[in-house]
Amino acid sequence: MTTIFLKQITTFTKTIVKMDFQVKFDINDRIYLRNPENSEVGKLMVKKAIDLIYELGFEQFTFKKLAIEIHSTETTIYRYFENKHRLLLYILNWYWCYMEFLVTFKLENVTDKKERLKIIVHLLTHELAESTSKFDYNKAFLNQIVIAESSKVYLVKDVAEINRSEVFKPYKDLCAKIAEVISEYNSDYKYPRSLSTTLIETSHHQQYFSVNLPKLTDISSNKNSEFTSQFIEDFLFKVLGQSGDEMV
Amino acid sequence: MTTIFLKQITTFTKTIVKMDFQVKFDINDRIYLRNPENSEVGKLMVKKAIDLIYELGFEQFTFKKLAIEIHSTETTIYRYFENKHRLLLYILNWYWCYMEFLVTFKLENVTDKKERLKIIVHLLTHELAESTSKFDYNKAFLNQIVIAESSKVYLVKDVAEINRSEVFKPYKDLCAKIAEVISEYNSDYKYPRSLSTTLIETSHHQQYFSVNLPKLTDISSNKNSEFTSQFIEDFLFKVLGQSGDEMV
DNA sequence: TCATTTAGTATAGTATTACTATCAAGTGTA
DNA sequence: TACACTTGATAGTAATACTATACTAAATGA
Repeated sequence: MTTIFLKQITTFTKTIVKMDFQVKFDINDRIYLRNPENSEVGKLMVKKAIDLIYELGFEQFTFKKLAIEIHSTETTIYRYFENKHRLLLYILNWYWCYMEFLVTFKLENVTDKKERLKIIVHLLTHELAESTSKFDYNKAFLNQIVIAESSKVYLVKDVAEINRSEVFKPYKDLCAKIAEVISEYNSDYKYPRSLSTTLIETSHHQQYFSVNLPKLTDISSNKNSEFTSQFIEDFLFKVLGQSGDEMV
Repeated sequence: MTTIFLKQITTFTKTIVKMDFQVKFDINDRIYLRNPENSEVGKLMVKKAIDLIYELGFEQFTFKKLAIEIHSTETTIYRYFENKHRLLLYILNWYWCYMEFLVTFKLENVTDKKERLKIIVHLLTHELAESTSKFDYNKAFLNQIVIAESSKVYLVKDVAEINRSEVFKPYKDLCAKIAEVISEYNSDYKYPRSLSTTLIETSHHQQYFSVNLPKLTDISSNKNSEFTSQFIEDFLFKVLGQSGDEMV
């Protein structure tokens, strides 16, 4: 069980929503050897892993460096996670679950189908709200990890074997959730899932490119998340039609 | 200088074109320490690297394994490439240059603006034609490497430093070339470069997902390159408008 | 033609990575 | 009190990602 502390002020869609409560969700127990949520070292391990992967990049990140950071040993970390790939997968599972929760939460009571899609685009292209809890993960870092490292969990030779343990389920669920909102908007559209993953993946690499390889984008200013958001929204409504439930 | 041997029969767009000639292009000399094209070991090194990276995946690929494969030593390989990341970059530079050449070549004398875009989508979503030359790279393997490993050359912490040596120029050029054809088709479209990279990247991961994580797509049959091609084409012409030079 | 540079090979060695094994100490609980 | 369970300390291994040195053969060039 993972606890999310939500304490944020959202000024999105002209309403101000203040949240301050807890949510819990499960993470597939085949990702870890021992649940990091059940101990202090475990929780510290994941939190500091996010800081270190952000700082060093996944390739330079090692269990040795993490052990030093949390004043523990490699042995202890290996008791929780088989290897660093699994730890990254754990972090991303947390993110995918959290994102699916946020989508569900933010769409609550929003009936306008276009608005529902806009909310999703906004969530995918803007940073997660920082929580005030000291025990929570650094959302700005988590966001950068999702953008720069997430493809490394599935672009591996043994993806088939890894996939068998259902560790990509939260990504698939998020994809299905967004696909559902797409189909609600335009039930004739033939590729809701592919469009869903395209939205997710494109929001990652357009953000990455606009910062690191701007010539691969059309960014002009330095407001890259606004840029990505506009690009994605523009193509989404051109693909699905400007007004809901009818083909163009 | 790199030599391409083209020997292929294309049945695309109802015409049969038979090609059998050579093309050469330069690869940025800051990628390598010594030009692999200038020696037999060098050429064998790159060719076998493609085979090995395909077979093992980039993470499991090492210079030691490559040395054994080409009956040479690690030392020799290190004289050509600083590290395996640079070797992958060399292979991808070759691919990006080749793809830009293919785009230019296949668009020659095609005036219909929609047809021009369709040709690009076809090139991005279908396997490269295999050449008959024994000395040439294995195109099927190269294709899989581009799909599964290409993002690993830019999703690294030191991307800024790597970018300074202009090693991503062929990717940027390919992006600019496609962006040009997009703008020709619809001069009002605001994001030609972002759409261009989205086409390239999306064609990679939709192909990857349709084979390895099909739930993230809408694939039904097993003809995944046809599927990706249809999805991308549908997407592209909805974004740019069904008929050229007018906004929908 | 002889001297010099260049390319490839052989061998050796280092620091780090990615683990595994063993055992002792502390803590919680039945 | 005894046992399970977790963590830590220490040690060790095979592989990785290199670097250094020195020798040989071939090409170049004055």
